[in-house]
Amino acid sequence: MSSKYDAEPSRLDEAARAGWLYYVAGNTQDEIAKKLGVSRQSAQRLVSLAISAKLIKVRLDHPIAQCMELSLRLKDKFGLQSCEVVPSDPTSSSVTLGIAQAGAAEMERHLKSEQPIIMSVGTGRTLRACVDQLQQMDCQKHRIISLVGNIASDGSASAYDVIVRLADTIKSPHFPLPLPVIAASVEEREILQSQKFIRHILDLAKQSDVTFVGIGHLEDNAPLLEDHFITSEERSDLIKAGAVGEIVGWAYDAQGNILEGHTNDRVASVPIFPNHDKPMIGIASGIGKISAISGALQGKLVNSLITNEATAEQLLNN
Amino acid sequence: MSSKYDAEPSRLDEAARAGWLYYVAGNTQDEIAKKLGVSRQSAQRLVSLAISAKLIKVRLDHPIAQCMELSLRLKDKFGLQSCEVVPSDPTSSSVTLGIAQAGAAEMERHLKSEQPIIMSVGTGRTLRACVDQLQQMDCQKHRIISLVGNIASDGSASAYDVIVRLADTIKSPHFPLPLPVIAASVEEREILQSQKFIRHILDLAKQSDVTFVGIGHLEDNAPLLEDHFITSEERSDLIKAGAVGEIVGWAYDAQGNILEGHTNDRVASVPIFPNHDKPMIGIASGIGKISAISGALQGKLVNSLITNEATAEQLLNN
DNA sequence: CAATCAAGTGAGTATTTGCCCGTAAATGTA
DNA sequence: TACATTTACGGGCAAATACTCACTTGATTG
Repeated sequence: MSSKYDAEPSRLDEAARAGWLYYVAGNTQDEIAKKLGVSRQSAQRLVSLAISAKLIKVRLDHPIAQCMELSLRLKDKFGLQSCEVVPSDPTSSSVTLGIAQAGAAEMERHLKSEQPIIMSVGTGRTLRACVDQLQQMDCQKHRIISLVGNIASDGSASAYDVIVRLADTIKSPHFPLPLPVIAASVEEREILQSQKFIRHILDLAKQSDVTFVGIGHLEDNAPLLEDHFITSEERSDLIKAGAVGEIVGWAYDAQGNILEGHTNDRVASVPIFPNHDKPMIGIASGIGKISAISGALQGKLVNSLITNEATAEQLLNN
Repeated sequence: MSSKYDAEPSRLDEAARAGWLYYVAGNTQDEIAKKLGVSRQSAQRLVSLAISAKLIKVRLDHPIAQCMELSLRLKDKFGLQSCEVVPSDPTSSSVTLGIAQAGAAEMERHLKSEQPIIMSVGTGRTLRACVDQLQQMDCQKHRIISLVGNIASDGSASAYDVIVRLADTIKSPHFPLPLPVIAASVEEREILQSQKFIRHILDLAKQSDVTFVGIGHLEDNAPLLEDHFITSEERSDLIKAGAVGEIVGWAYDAQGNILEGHTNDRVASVPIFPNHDKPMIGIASGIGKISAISGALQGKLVNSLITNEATAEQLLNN
């Protein structure tokens, strides 16, 4: 009987008890103090000791937990401002909002700003899917800039007319870039870009408060190739020069360095530079894009990423 | 239907996210609000939703000296294989507080086994609370058997559908016992139990590698009575015959001898026998259950016990 | 189509918690 | 013993958190 009382409880024992009363039983520190016969401050110290001694284990039992974990690790590994990982597998009961929904949500977050903002966007299937998920809004005070030309090689407007659709949905003044993605020659690019209203657009783009871009790969079925912005030979040349991906047409290598020469001499898109302080958000997923995404992250061509679980895991394994 | 899979989980997803940021990443609610783009109040609501939806599971990982002491003495006094005593909160009205987490931890310990196992479970509030604390796992190789019928007297499925919920959480093949807890007559029990697939389940149960049962008392508010498995008269008869408790419906006396006759002639649950070599774990606490628990321990109907401090002390004073 | 109702939101407020810091007790040192 | 150093305690206060209440919104229903 007495043995029950003479076992002098160690400090950790008390901490465990305090932690238990706090986290499991839901007591306040005042109540714990009373029960353990110490001051509230001591109770607080015991509780925080229980945490720092890892006596208390918290688990989140939800598919999202895995995504949050991946997101944190990606942020850490690549020094990202922010990173969103969405579940890849829609079989769980979780609402697996895909990349598109996540991207749309992020866009809306910025568009809800009271202050007028300038938002720039690239193009591509992924961004188009995001824009399709946007809800109708009234954003007349904001301005939307396209980073990339909307004229295809045959003169028609681009297949993924991201900016027009976007402006349509949110009712914003918008500035498409009436240029080809890649000019026919260095000189043509010079001439086109020297037009006054184009310069104005390029200038606006530089002031962007937030930028959304897709990330393109350069495999056999590269978006640039499929949309006939570059030829098969040009792609081969880029690959030989070490290119692994492209953002709004600018090809870069595995370290994220934008290549000199090749098609990059003729890209008419707004220039992109590493190390922005404003959010520069890449939206991309898929095993085929791993090296492209990895390059963009390493070169800090984007400082934020929206991707999915499977892709995130691959990126961390690289 | 679709709304259930789209809208509702999205709120839970957000709650999970908020809970993760709060408990795992240590953010303040202000920071969470900023990251999720909601007001601080909403963030607070999400965090508390994560708790009330049982997304957040907290456990204490430390043998508190006093509980260890009690546990040792109980093991010694009743010859138990194992015994876990969790701290009590003297002011809390919840009976399952802490017990549930400890029970869940014990279940997980067995479920993590590499070898395929057969686990049998009883029913009741306590076991249900344990199962609610289990984390999601993938235990397709194990099999889960119910020791007790899940058909209430009115034909509906049991209120504490322990086995279904359990199988749902750990994704195991499971075998509910589609029988009443207590048959209308001896003959009915014979007929029901002679069905081939029932025999198969009973046979599986005998091979259990580990068994978890609650312990019911037979006071005025006996679980068997409240759930209308027995009548008030039947209870009185049992009491007169010396019954102090029941496990999966089998009533026993203060020495843990299973009674002959009375409702026991009609109990359709899997038979339980003393002196198992496999773990037979009783989970129970509460002053009202002292004699029931004490009887079960003395008759060695269970060889392991999970209870709380207050109950443990009472058991030792008996 | 209006009435009703459940669910969610933001503002305001009370409570709880984290932490700084001065003091006191305990421990170590000459 | 005297003194230095460490450790723990508790008061006080700002920050963080929980709760209440009135209001909005959107769905349902008669």
